[in-house]
Amino acid sequence: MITNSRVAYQQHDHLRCQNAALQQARNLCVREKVRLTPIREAVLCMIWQSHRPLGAYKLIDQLSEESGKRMLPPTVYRALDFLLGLGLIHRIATLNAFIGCPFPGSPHSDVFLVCRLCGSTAECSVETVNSAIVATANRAGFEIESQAVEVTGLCPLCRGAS
Amino acid sequence: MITNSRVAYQQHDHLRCQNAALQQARNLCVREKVRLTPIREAVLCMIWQSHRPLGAYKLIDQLSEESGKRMLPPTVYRALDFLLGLGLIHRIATLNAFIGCPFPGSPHSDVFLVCRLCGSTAECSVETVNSAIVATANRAGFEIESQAVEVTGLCPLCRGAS
DNA sequence: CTAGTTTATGTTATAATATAACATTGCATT
DNA sequence: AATGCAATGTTATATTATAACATAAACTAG
Repeated sequence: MITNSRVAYQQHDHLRCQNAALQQARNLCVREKVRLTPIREAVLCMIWQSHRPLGAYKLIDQLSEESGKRMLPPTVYRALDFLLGLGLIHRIATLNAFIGCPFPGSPHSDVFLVCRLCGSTAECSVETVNSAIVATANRAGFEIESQAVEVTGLCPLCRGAS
Repeated sequence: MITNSRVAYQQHDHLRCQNAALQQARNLCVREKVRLTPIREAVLCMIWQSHRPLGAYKLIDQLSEESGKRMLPPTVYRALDFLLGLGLIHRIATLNAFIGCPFPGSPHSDVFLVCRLCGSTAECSVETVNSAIVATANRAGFEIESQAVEVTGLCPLCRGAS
């Protein structure tokens, strides 16, 4: 299993998460020969401001505030589509929100553990879950193209607090 | 494994699905001492018109047409909330749409196999998937409250056709 | 059976999320 | 500089969902 659950649910030096993500993104864009433009980089950075999924309109508001000029939905959604396409971020369907991928570039399909209280979300690439899903699909004759596994509940911290 | 994938992805007498669902709903409502009002029943029936998840606004339009009077969003969303609460329908987050539950009343958390082409969606209650997710959550110290496992791809029929 | 209570529905308005369509700009190579 | 393509700007609107308050229907106790 690959996961960032230790980091996501503990106190940590988040600047390192942000910087690592940004550096990985730059490398990936070079490798893929695509452009990490200022807008795209700003969107990625803002999404990485925490381990909580961020809604598109919160993103728009924060970017507008930070840059001093009004960002409009299409601009931001285009950047999001770009980042999604490269696997640098994921969309959390149950929240209509976006979160940075801690291990981009490697093909993986994931379990997201979304805390209902604090919002912090860990990503886990788990072989047992994936193989069980693949087996299920196979038995139904179903060909998998993509999947969303989103678990909502309480993270270790919020669980302790309540 | 419990699943309706054989039925959902084959030709079948769908009236039987619809009638069975309706009868189960009536029984459940009696047992739970809640009211399956005309609106709620109409919404459930319409959702069961096929094995394809139905969006709230399609539902509104169809109900309006069928009943001859304009149904408004709150009316329909309230019926949907009621049915969701009883587990008679599920919400497919990746589609913002609703589908009937083929085995309501029994506690289960499911894998949905959503065909990208025809929309037909099967529900599978799979012990291996669930236990793998539970184990993953446990390792992260995460307490599960609910989960959404939505797999998108090609159903057996659409796979054959393409 | 009726007054009071709860549950359900009606109604108006608006919030929140996302995309279509077309214009303009900027960069990359000739 | 001329061209072509990728990215962004701009306007408008589609789609999904909920808040807030008014009315009506159904149940419950006396």
